[in-house]
Amino acid sequence: MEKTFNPQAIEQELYQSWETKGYFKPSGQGTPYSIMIPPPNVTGSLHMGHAFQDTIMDTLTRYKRMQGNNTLWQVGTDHAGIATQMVVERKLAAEEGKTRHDLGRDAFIDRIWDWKKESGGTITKQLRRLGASVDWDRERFTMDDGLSEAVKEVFVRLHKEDLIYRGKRLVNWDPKLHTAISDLEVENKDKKGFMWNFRYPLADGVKTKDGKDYIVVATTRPETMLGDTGVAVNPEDERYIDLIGKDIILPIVGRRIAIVADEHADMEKGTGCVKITPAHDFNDNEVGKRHQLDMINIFDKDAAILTQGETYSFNGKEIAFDAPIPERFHGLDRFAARKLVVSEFDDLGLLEEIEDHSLTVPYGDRSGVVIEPLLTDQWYVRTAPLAEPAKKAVADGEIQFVPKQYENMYNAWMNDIQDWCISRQLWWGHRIPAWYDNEGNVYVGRDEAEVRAENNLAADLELKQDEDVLDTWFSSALWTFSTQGWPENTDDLKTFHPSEVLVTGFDIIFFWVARMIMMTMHFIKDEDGKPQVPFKTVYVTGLIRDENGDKMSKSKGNVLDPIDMIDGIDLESLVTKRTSNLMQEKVAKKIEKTTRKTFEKGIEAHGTDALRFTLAAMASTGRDINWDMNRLEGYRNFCNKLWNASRYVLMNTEEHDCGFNTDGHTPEMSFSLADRWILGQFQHTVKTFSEHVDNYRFDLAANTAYEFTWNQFCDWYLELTKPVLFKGDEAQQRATRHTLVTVLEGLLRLMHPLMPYITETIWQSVAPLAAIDTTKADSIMLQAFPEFDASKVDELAMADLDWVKQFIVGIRNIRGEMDISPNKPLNAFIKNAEPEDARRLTANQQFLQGLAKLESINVLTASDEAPVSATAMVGNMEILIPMAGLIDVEAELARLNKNIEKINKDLQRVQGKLSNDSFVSKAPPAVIEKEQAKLAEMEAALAKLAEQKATINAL
RNA sequence: GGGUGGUUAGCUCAGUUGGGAGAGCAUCGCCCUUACAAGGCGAGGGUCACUGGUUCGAGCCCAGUACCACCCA
Repeated sequence: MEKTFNPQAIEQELYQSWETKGYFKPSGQGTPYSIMIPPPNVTGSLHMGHAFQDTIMDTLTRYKRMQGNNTLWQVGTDHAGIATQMVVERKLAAEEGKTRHDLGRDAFIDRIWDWKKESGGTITKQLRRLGASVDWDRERFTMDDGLSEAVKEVFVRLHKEDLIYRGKRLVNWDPKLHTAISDLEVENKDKKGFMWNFRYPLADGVKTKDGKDYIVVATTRPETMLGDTGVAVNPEDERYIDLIGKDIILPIVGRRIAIVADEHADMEKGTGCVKITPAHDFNDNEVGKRHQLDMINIFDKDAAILTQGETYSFNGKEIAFDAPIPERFHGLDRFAARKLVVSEFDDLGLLEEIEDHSLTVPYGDRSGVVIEPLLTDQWYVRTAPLAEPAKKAVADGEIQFVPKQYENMYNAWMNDIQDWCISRQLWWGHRIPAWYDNEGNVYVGRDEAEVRAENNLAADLELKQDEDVLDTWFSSALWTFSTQGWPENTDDLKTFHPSEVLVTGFDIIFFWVARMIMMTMHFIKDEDGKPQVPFKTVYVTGLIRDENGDKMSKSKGNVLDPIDMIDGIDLESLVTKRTSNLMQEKVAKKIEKTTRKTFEKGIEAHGTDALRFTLAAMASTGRDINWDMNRLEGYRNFCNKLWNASRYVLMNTEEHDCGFNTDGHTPEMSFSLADRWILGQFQHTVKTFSEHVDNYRFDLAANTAYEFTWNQFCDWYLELTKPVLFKGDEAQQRATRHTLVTVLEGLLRLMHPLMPYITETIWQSVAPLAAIDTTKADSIMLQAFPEFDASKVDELAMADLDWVKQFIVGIRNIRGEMDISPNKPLNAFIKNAEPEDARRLTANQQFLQGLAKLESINVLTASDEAPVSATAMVGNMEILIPMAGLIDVEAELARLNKNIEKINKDLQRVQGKLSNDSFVSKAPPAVIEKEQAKLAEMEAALAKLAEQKATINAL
């Protein structure tokens, strides 16, 4: 073995061997256990969040596989409609100067498939680097034939059940991408802006109570006034009560509009009068419906002003009335139109005031432009009926959120769920299975032939398929069952559905988790007709942020690539990577500067296992996880520690008799205290570790493994084997070798789910020593996960070794604080040894002398005169190290005083407690006894320390 | 405006039904000891955000305040 752990040398080869041998496939035996991967974008690349979640999924999968389950981790990708289309459009523009319209729909889609072929491998390669034990033969893609079939089937069935409908409604329109987006894809940002107060002249000579011939409306969007069809006042507002039902002449366009009474108008806010633009504001749209106000659309698809308003009645039916827009506005962008409207109001003397105002502005999360509410024809899923069973499943505990608090988030959203706009004006995605005749009638079916047959349409009737595609999340919502072959009732579906746990970030609980629950429960039923949940547990991870707690994003230039954590990257490459494809030169400069500062020497290679262990160790219940390179480094060191500990074990066991090759006779073995102790300690570790994994506390599981490996196995046990291996007899050596191999082999299996590569590599050398038959299963990943065995816990050995540790630490303490070299052998005297101490002393001479580097240990009888010494205590027993020539008086006095002070502080607190009557009368007896015992112990210790101090003082 | 989460050592974070404040990293001292200097041994470091309450006893339970983050309108 190399002296230092070198992950690069082992990882990829190992993965390939696992994969080609088919070890990731379900075994076909045992209780099924399945996890469906949240499909990443097919043309995307892995970020830290993926690495985090994939680590957890792989850990669970490997853990369950080793426990004998029939384990499937289903892998696949989604087509990421808008994101992918945008990438290809940009590429097309950059390389050929063309738009998708230049190519046409079919040719453009071919280009996307080309791009998918070219870049689609990135993410799967990265998954492999992480060690993901997914069954690649079952890889699925949301746009492949089977899943497209499922999408179509779901659409048609939902439509038949009246759960999908088409309607002209106000949607979030992205004027840059020219598509509707769902409200979840809208990012609301707080902005500073203005509130414009306009005078709207009253018609027919009507005057307000205070004698004005106008009322004042306030707006943050002046340009929409071109489409106003009403003004609302509160029905209880005394100021305007007489004006209800009267009209206003809308300036600039000269249209006559009505004043209506509506609760929406807030008397406290502004003037209490609100202009109503039902075609361009969600609230106004509601008001418009209540008062049957017409709607006038004034924007085209680019959110520029039309030449003529498009007019609709309140219920979305087209109606013909004239809604002219002055020519000077034609084709103006909404923001230019805003300026012009304001200046015209000013010129007309109708601009009353401009106030500063902070407002929330909706932005498209993909395009970054301001979203425009626009009247368009879209397809919707009627969510209310679907939400009921989905809510119930969570309320009844059929689906559990971990951590539990996310249930609130889910419930809050589900209780106020809106219909889901599923159509997108894109080319990349599942084309909506709906056809139109020239009369505008719409027919939904699996294909055109079915549509004709079902509706008795003449063969020569012209039909055109809907141009739009479905929201990517629509297909993702079917993921758990569409990947298993639905709508066929396949064996896979029966075996692996419902899946066990969904591992995902809280940011997509609404986008995906809730919708998946709704869709799955609607379509997948048990044999007795009971709806099946898609998964029993939703494990919600935190979001990985950068070292300053900022969200990682390309535009901030603080993104970390998990592969760079594994392989390392030099500073120049990192800077290039972070600053390429940025819109602004200025931003690039800034990113370069901070990158150079944060990663002065680039990033070192740490290996997959260290990365995985770090991610697991950070997986606590919090919502944010700040990435910390120092921790990654710490866990790389941990890998190295494990590596070297194994090296020590192998050096001392290979080519030796380890007591395993029994062939009939039992070789003589006499196990040391340390052997018995570490075996018990390991059992505890197995128990705790498994409990933590079962409870999805990967941070605690990782800590447990770390603590045992480093602080018990390496720091104590390996050191304790040295005296035996160097000086013990054959039976003792054999027993210790046996224990070394046993514990290491078990430890490797324990940690394999977290750190697959290093454990497999070492295990390959250790397994033969432990006489494990590897002919059937030549990989650690197919071995059994360690199980807790109470019979291997020797409580006396645990207590005895604890005593040994205290003894050794006592001596080390004196050395440390007195600056005595660890190499200098010391003579120790023992005072006040009780029979139990005496037994332990005799039994463990070798350990004590070896690890505390003692030349001699002499037990003093009561009559013996003790030399002037530095003292350490184990219970009531005192360990004395003679000071002569080693320790100066002042130093030992200082040390004693420090100890006395420390104990005194504790003592006072305990005394206070015990002298408090209400404590003694009300606290449980066990607690009181504990306190009393503590008090006695401290008093005894203090007495001895005082005695020591007196002795030294007397010099 | 409504809601959720957070505030514990210099940094990143654990802290189970309320009963002696923990880890890793960083810092300081000693050591190249025959697995490991990516190491060993030892040490220092905390008003558990603040105020009040419940309790014999509060980092933990309750109420309020401040600040930070996120979600929703």
